[in-house]
Amino acid sequence: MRYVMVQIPKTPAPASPVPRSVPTSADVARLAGVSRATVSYVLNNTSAVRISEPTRRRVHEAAKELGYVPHAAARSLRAGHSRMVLMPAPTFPVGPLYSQFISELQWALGRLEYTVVQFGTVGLHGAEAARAWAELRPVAVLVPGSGLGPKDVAVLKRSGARAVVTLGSEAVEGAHALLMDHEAVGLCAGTHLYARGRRRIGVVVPEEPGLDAFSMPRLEGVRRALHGTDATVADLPLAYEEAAAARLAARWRELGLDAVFAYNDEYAMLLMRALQDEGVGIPQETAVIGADDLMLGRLLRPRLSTVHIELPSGRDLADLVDRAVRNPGAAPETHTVLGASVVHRDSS
Amino acid sequence: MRYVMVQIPKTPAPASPVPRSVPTSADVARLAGVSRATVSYVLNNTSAVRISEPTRRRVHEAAKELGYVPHAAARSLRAGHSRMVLMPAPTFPVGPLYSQFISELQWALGRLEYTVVQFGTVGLHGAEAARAWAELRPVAVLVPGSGLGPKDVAVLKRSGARAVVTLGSEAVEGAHALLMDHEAVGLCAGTHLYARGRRRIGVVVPEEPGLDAFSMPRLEGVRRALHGTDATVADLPLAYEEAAAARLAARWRELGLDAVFAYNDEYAMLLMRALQDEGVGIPQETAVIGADDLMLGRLLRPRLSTVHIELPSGRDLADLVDRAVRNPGAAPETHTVLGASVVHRDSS
DNA sequence: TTGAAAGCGCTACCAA
DNA sequence: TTGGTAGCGCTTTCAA
Repeated sequence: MRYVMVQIPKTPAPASPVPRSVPTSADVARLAGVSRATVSYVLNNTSAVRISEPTRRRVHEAAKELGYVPHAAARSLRAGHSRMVLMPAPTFPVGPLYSQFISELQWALGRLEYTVVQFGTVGLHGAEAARAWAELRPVAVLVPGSGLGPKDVAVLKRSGARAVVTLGSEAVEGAHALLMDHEAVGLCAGTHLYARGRRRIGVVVPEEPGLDAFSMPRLEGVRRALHGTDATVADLPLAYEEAAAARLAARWRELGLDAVFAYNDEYAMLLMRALQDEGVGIPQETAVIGADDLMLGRLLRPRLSTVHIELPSGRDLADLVDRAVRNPGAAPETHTVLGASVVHRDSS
Repeated sequence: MRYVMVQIPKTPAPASPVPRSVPTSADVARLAGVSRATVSYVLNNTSAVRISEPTRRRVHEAAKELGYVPHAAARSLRAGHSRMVLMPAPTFPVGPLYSQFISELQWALGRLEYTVVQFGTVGLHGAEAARAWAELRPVAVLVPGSGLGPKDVAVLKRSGARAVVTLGSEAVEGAHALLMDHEAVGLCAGTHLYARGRRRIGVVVPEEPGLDAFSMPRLEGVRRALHGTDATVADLPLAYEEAAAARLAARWRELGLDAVFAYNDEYAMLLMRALQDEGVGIPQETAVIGADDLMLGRLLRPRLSTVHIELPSGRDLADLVDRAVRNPGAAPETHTVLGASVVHRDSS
């Protein structure tokens, strides 16, 4: 059954009141009996100019009476710059880790008087997206994931962005980079499993689109951890669905794996449950480890081992942005900002 | 141990190239040897005007060579309106349900040529926030949750917003409303538990801030479901932490409850695990039901009963916005858009 | 202490 | 088919 919107009987149509046009500073000036300049001085508390108290009052009252709100576009057009920091809005469900990171970042940038805007970039890719962002003339652009080329960075900079920061696996020419070394996550997991005596290691790779930027490096990290050893690595594509997990579990024994690193705790739980239903002993028969250290994993039985990931603090990133904005001539900085460490529990 | 940003040795400073100023349409005109008007005609494909093919080419080439990108603020200032739909960025971790809803909405609005912008509203509340949004002169504003008063709606409208839509528990005067009737969720859960013979029912209420807008109505719904029956309702504040759940479970028997509705599946899992560790039989001794129908719940043992929630489709909401924008004089619509139905599994 | 006016980048009207 | 130009709302210099 599809659920559809059902209109509820409404109160008698208020026949929308006179759609007055939007008040401008000129309207305020007129009402207060002063010039637009004075209005601007008063409302912006311009310190270089002294306005008499009675005038101030009249202006404030007029503004309030009209419900005057300044026009940000006009202001930044005049000023020649804005304090908008633009990020693309995430296009896929994002975990609590990242959510909190964004919140913290917004807060920290807010304290520095920046305004964070997440721009809904839907079908746009690469150049198209960069152009759309550039039209807004943000003072800085923050781009998680890959998908931004040096060319795109150039477009953004040419259109006035004083800082472009990427958060991803690799640096992009011309942009500051926060290297989230997801390989390190895989490396941790692989090393841990090897140390626990496991030699045939599976790596779950989500089939959901948009996650490649994270899953591929994690897989690669496991490969690197085991390179040159007697252990083998098998990648296991898996959709985030019960049935898919059941199918994978059904052929588990023929895969002959003795351990699996599951991209993150959610996929780990999905697979672990399917394996348990199949009678596979965990950790005896197969060790399982996830990533992201979600609450979830602590609640499973056996408790899920995981790779704890430490994202950069929102404050640090905000400071980087601010520094870059203040000194746009400086060479791009590259930081490694992802701390990965194994939290060993009972599943491995 | 705190993880800190570590700077990596960078390639020799490229001594940032000449920071040319941002090219404008005048620059393009100059380079192409035409007027600014012609540039505008060409780049916007103005149909009311025919421009010769050679001229078009020259303009396009000039634009490309300069890396010209139009200035959105200037354009919308001139046009007197924009197609920006503004939403406040969520300030707390948001589940997959809501994430997907946002994505779908962005996509649907994108198809209608709107641009969705999530505005990082950090410490701002009510009037302040409304003012900050109004400065951007969005054509429509979408506000999840409560916290917007009729006064704020008026501010937004006076500053040109042709549609204000709230997604919350109750309608706000002057704004279109999508009533997400969270009481219905509690109602479902309460009715279900009662029908299963439970009479002393606990309701988990998250202690995390920001969730009240959802949790209170859900609690109220349970109350309503059981009003006039012989059943009792107890609210159980709970922080999303293992220890808090353990404490609650430790005094479970003295609470004497035979069922619990846990706000959502995550809190349900947290509590259920703690109860199981405490030796409380589920569902025999205590029935548990969650909400949101997350994948998670299907993986628990016993499988978690839940209240499935159907959010409005992004398309429907996008259509509502579009309708409202095209006809701002119309009376605000009020829709009920939250379908709630019990998914009965093994925990209740 | 206040006002007049220029100009940010763009589009659209009117003339050529 | 193209160009000149006014003006969107705002801030800021210069004069009064």
